[in-house]
Amino acid sequence: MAKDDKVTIYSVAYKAGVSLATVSRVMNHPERVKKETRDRVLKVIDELGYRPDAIARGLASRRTTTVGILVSDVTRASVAEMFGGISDIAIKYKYAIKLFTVPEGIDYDELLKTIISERVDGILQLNDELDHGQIEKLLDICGKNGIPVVLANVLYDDPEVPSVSIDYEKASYELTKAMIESGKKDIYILSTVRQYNVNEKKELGYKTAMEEAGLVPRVLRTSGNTEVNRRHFAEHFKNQKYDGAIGVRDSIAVSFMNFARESGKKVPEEVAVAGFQNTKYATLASPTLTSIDIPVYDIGAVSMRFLTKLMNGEEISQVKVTLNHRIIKRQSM
Amino acid sequence: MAKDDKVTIYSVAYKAGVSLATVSRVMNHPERVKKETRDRVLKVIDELGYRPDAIARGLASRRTTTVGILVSDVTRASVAEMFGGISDIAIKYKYAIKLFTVPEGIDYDELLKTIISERVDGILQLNDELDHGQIEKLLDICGKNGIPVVLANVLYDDPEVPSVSIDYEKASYELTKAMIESGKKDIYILSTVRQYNVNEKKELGYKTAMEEAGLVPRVLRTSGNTEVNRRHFAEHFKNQKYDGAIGVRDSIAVSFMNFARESGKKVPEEVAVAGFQNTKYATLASPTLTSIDIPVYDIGAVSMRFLTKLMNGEEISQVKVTLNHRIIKRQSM
DNA sequence: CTGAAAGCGCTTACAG
DNA sequence: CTGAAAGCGCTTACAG
Repeated sequence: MAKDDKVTIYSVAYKAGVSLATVSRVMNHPERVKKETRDRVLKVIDELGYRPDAIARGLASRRTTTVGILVSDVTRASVAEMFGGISDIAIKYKYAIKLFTVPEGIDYDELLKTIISERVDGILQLNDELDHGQIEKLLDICGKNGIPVVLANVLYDDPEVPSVSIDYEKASYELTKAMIESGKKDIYILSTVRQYNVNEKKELGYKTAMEEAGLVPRVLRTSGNTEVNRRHFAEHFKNQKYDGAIGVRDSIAVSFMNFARESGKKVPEEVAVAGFQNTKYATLASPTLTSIDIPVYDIGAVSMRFLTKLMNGEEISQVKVTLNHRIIKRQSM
Repeated sequence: MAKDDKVTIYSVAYKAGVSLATVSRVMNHPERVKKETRDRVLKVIDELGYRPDAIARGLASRRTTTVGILVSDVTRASVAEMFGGISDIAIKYKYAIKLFTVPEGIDYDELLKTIISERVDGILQLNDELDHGQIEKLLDICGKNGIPVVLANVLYDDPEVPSVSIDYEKASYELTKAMIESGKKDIYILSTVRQYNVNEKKELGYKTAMEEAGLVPRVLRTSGNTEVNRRHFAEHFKNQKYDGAIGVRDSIAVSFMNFARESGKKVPEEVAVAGFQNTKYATLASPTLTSIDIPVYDIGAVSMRFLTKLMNGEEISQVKVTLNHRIIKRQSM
């Protein structure tokens, strides 16, 4: 099959009777080519099924039309959905996606060098698992190499750094307030031992709401692992009063709810429970779990769109984008 | 900062007092370079923080050391975990990952052309959402371009096509048999309306086990959406006997279990329930859900490893790899 | 509007 | 063991 003998810009140029420069122009700056010529070339491109080699194009043009996605824990449920949003926009703007994970204990500096050498046009950093220093390093090296970065679902205070997220503190404040208004008083926040910025904000919003209502805030930091936190709950609440709990993640909230019910408490009558993220865990729980809906798909889509603008050098009106959250009321509160 | 003025193979060669060919050799065939020279070059590489440009290297060497991951629905929980396995092995073998999603209604032929033009060295196709014709097209175009493909968690009967999966039929057979042995008789399989190969295999294994025991197999095809299937269950089981159900996914099983309990049935005493995949849904359910553990991480890791062998032209001992599943017994059965 | 030529940053036979 | 040169498949000033 001669047709499959690798069709390059040369084959197209030859068959269309033009130079390769013209073929290139037809693809990249069609308006600079006379309509007749353009149509002829286009026809040949179509007949041959020609597609420019992305690698060669990347080398010559110094743009790879590829974005790098940096993420620590790919297995988190929210990451998958964020990918959905990112990918949909990436397709729309014809960007390819390169995935970089940051496993525990990886040589982070090496990883950054790899990313640079992979020549992505822009980077999306997902979630909050890197520490401040790591993010700084990322921003620094990308800055030096002229690679724009958007932080997606990362709380990073520097007002100059593009980020897309929601107001977790406010969300937590509102959720806590709603629980207080439903009549609960001994409300815990169930947070994680490992300190994430997001969870700190959630704790903050919770505390404010509790203090405003003259109640004592109580933070219990536990594991994300169901078996571990179950034991932890059993031990801690053996002789503690409680009539409400907010989990910083749905899975923690559900785990707590199971514990409370098995301890003979009625949910929501005796104990109200609520979570964050509005994942499928919330709808599969019984009773169903009230949760803060984080528009994860949108965070992905908006940050990717944001990044395309930065890569094109477009004007940016707002560097910090905050998307709306919603309380999804269900049976547990 | 002159240091950041883009360090290329030229800068290294110049500073080390060798030709760029030697620098290239130090990186790609160090054994062909005299130790002294090699060390000198290595030192300069280190000082300058040089990393070869992946794009240029890809163009010159005709190998991008990049694999493409093709997946339809990134938001599925199992995909995230498979990414974990893939990514860990990819890092180990120094491959970059390019992610290609196949949204509903995309021009599939165009997508394939894009993938080819992106010049990946190999492709991993995840999960079972493409139809037979689409897989064939993929294999065909990759074959013509000399790009190896491994199917991960896809059931595809052609014995020539590399794939890594588990024996879903056997798993389902065993699970059903175990439920029968626990004394249940009116056991349903809760499958999906949309027909996936995997789910067909699960139905098959279930049927065999039921028929062997002289019981009547009953397939109920429903939606993966919790709200929809709940209504469906309520309607269908209004006047049907049942004392057991196997969901083709944990989420369906949990949804059914909630339904059964709210209908006043005791789980597992009156109704046994089990699922597939052993996701977090299973451990968060109350009672906890018996489930078939699919080693999703391993499927990812093994197929990626498999692919590296194919890309290196290594001998393959086995084209179809079947990993082991396990029944994780919990409270629901 | 079009073409010839240089160049993107590497790798790899080919000589020596 | 090392270097000079061609080439990977494109893009992009520069002329005309």
